[in-house]
Amino acid sequence: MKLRFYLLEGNYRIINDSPVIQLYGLTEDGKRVCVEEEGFEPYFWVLDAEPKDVEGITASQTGREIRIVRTEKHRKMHFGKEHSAVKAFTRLPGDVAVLREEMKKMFNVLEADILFIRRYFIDKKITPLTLCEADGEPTAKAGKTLYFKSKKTWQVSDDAAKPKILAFDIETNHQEGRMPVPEEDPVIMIGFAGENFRKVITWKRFRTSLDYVEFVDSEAALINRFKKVIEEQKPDIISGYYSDGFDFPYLKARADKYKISLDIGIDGSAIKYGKGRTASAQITGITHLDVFRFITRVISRSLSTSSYDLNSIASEMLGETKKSVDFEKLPGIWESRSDELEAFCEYNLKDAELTLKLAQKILPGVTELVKIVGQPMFDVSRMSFSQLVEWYLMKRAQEFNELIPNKPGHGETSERQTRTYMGGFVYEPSPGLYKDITVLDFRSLYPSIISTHNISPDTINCDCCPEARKAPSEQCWFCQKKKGFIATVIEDLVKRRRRIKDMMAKSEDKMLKARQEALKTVANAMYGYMGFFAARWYCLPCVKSITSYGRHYIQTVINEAKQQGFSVLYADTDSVFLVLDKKTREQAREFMEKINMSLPGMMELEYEGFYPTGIFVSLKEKGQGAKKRYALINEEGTIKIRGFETVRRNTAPIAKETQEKILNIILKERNKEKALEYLMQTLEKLRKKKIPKDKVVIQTQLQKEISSYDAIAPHVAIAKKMREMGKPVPPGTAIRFVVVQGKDRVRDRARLPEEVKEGEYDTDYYTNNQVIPSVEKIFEVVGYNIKEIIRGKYQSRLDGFLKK
DNA sequence: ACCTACCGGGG
DNA sequence: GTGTACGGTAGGT
Repeated sequence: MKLRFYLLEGNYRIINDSPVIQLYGLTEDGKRVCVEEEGFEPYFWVLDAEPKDVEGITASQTGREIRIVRTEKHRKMHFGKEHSAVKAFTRLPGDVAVLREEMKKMFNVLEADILFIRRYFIDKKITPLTLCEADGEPTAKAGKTLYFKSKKTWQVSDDAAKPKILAFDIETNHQEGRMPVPEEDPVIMIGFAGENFRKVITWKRFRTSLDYVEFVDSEAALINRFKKVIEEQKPDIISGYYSDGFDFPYLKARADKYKISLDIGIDGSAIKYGKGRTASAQITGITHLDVFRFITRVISRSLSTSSYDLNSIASEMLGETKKSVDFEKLPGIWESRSDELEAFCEYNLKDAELTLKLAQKILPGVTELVKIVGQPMFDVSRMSFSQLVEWYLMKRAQEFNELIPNKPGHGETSERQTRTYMGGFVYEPSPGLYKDITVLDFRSLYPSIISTHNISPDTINCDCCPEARKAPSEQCWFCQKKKGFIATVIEDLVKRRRRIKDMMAKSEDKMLKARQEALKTVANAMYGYMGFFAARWYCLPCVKSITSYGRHYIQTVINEAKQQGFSVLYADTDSVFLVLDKKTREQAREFMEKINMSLPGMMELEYEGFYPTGIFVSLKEKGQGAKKRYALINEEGTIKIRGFETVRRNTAPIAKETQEKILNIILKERNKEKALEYLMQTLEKLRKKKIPKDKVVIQTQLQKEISSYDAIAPHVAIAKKMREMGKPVPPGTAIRFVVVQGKDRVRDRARLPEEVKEGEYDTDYYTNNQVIPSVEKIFEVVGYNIKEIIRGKYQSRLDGFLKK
């Protein structure tokens, strides 16, 4: 019989000494299914070898003999050249790595580091989230999941599943003045939000009229209830905000304390945790989508906020904010079981709801990326740009009969990192205020160069076209007879995107928008990928050629514009800013069209926009190139600012507050004089020691034992002092200090807050190292050089003093 | 100039 | 699990 299902996640297990692929999915009527398929064999490639060379090779691992079970002889392409290659099969997926290590000294071993389940998706041309069909029989197995033994599985259409999302968020208690630590502070409540479901569970009772609050008797009961809710709700996607880094690891630590297993997998398995910075929490058969992970990796660049906390992200992406509560009071409220806990339940639910809305918002984009890249959502939503590109290329390589190159070894990557090359062309603006600015830019500049000039690691310096024209100012050329692998796939991406954009003109389908965004994401990352030190398809001469063509095209536009009587204000890589003066906007458009007539292939100049006013700052930093620093106002009054970043946690509150206030005055009130005045007042208050002590306290976390520090930073010096005073300072302690006056190093001038009196702080340090750095770039954008203004003020005071 | 430690997100 | 990976900044040396 045949079974249709939407594929969500994949896995494999070993049964009777051979691997069985497991495909978790949903039937068309929404039932959970696990399709099991035998017969997919692990294999790898040996380049420039014959079957007889490799057939007898064995290795042993813990006493077991590992061997190549059979071979096939093939002709394969490797960087555009044909080779003979042996496809070597093994019994178990893990055998591949053992044989690879054994053979890599004698042979060029390829494709021996690709996870078995990912290999399956690539080879079978099965895309997660799409509708698939399996031919086989249901197997008698207990439980809520339908098990189905498949003889063959294939994809039947591009239709994507409509997965059910359940968002959750945990709240914990904490000790005064620090973040919660799982060794000591319990989880006190867990909130859920689904499409028609909301709930907050907590384990201390209080009076409330909230209908979604449910009480249990202990933290252990809370964790068990958490598991039960997931079992009842049967989500396809479980979503959290930073749940890879906080909620799941925290829950695990607390569950371990009570010896509770977080076995919420479809097959009854526990959550699997990754380690280190890229820690992730994986649930078998259910997609764990950490909204934060995807947003910071893939969409952060298109957002204007520079901090990615839930409140900032929700306010920019949803126009909503978190409920605000006072966390300082939580320990007391929790201890006393006060009715004020109700506010925390509301806070908890709101966070879960915002997470749900964000998950729903990013879902179309994630779905499209999954369909392009061809790997499961759990993986794709955690991939960096280079990984997205690489998995897409690995999927497409088989169509070209190309072998997937190996990842570079350590020596190779570190050597690659030392190589630099010239980037885009920057035409520096003269600082000032300008009127009537027209911005033209190349539509997908680098992708269209790659396609138009056939730039690809397999077409470079080919033997068949030695007389081909070389890239501008480069010594290499690209084949003119055969289209390259990367040039072809990028052309597909760009053409598909343009087709979708045409369709979008006629319809407002949300999926179309997401699809073209996803295509753009992958296409735009291709250039960076070829220059990325850890890339399989790394190609330095390719990226050098791409940027050299880029500089050539933008310079051509600049020269032409000047000849036509436009004044060129600024240009950077792919865009040109023209000041109209006596020219009209129509003339600018005509100029653009004329340029387009002369451009080859996919190259195209576009009309980006018109801005009535703009402010430009030229910022040459220590001989480096000019940085992108400007602010533009469009006809709707929207301000576009480029080139400054906000302060971090370990800066003093006074610096944070001043920056926030000044950003507000400039962006909302558009009054730079007022902003400057505000800064001056703040600096004056600093000078007169009028800033309260708690606004100059800097807080830094001690990350390890004091003894294991080599360099003694200010907070380490303070930690030592605290220890001498008999206070315990374990790793993780938040060290608070104030910098006082003196000529010594900063660390010698750091004091415990309770040691210093009000006003006993170093004005110069807080002025020059805290407040000014946090605002100077903002002022540069509107044309004020804060350091000089202050020096000028000081100078004039000095002048006045001398005159007397 | 180079090296080392820290932050981010989370309560 | 046929593994797998940050990127930028401040302060010290």
